[in-house]
Amino acid sequence: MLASGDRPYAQTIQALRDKGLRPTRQRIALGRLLFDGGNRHVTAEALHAEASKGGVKVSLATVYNTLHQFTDAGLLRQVVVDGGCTYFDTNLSDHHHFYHVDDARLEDIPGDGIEVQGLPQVPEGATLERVEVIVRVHGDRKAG
Amino acid sequence: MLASGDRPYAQTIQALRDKGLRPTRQRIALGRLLFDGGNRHVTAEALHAEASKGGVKVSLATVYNTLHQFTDAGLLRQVVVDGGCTYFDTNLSDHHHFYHVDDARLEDIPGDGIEVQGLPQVPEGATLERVEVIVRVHGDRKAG
DNA sequence: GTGATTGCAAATCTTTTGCACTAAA
DNA sequence: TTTAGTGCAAAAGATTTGCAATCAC
Repeated sequence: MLASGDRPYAQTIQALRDKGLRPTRQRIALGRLLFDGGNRHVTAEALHAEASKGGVKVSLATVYNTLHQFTDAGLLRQVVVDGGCTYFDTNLSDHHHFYHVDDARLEDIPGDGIEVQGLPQVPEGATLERVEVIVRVHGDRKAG
Repeated sequence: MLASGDRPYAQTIQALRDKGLRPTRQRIALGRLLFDGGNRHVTAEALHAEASKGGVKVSLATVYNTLHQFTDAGLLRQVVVDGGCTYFDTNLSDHHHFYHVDDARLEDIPGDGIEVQGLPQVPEGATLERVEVIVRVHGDRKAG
């Protein structure tokens, strides 16, 4: 984990350094938004809005850059469920997702009980990278 | 199926009419490209290129419109595997996909042997729409 | 200081849209 | 004719890039 409540910056800064990322004001702030608290699924747009709302001055371009740097550094995972916008997931463990079509929201499928049976061999010459299961659902949790 | 080799237009035209789509030159041509022959996965860009190469004059905007109309009519299915471009699949049966990351190519997983075990209940108030399994692979079939 | 990082605005890419023109019924 | 469909070019939305200004070391 990057940081927890009581040691505000120290852990975040260390985690960034460990990944070879210079701990700038922007990276620290975004890192804390992303990694303090539970697992999150964010878009660049949403994280930028959240940062702005929280008084963090950071440009959208930097949010994009930072999300990709974090992804390259192995701090985030990219999830594709919806053409037209990219989601970043702070949960790096092997897991799958519900995708709420109506509100374009991504949710971790709890537990790792999912198992895909009957997978054929990957095509010749190809190497398995990852199996993604996306359970598309509609209608909100607060019913509608 | 929309059309097969020997009755060039008749079946395509009929299929379009059945779906309430006026059988225009463009729709017929795109329909034949899509549905004559086996299952296909196309992007708007790629289908437009293919049409142009084949001497069919059709604008990219019309290709987009047509793909969506075909999808709404239940002749195509949309598949999301890659932000930044939309794939349309002519295979309407219940099936899943290999996604070749390196060449951004989609491939049907043959057979319907895949089964997802251990799916949790969908969140309260939500309704299951579809379970998508995407097997991401890299390295081409012709190895490399 | 020096090089990495940021911000801005412009560029890019995919997709959609408005509207005059064309074609199907 | 009458209405749906098409093409073009412009608009829109997400993301990226170039470059001067700024910050971490």
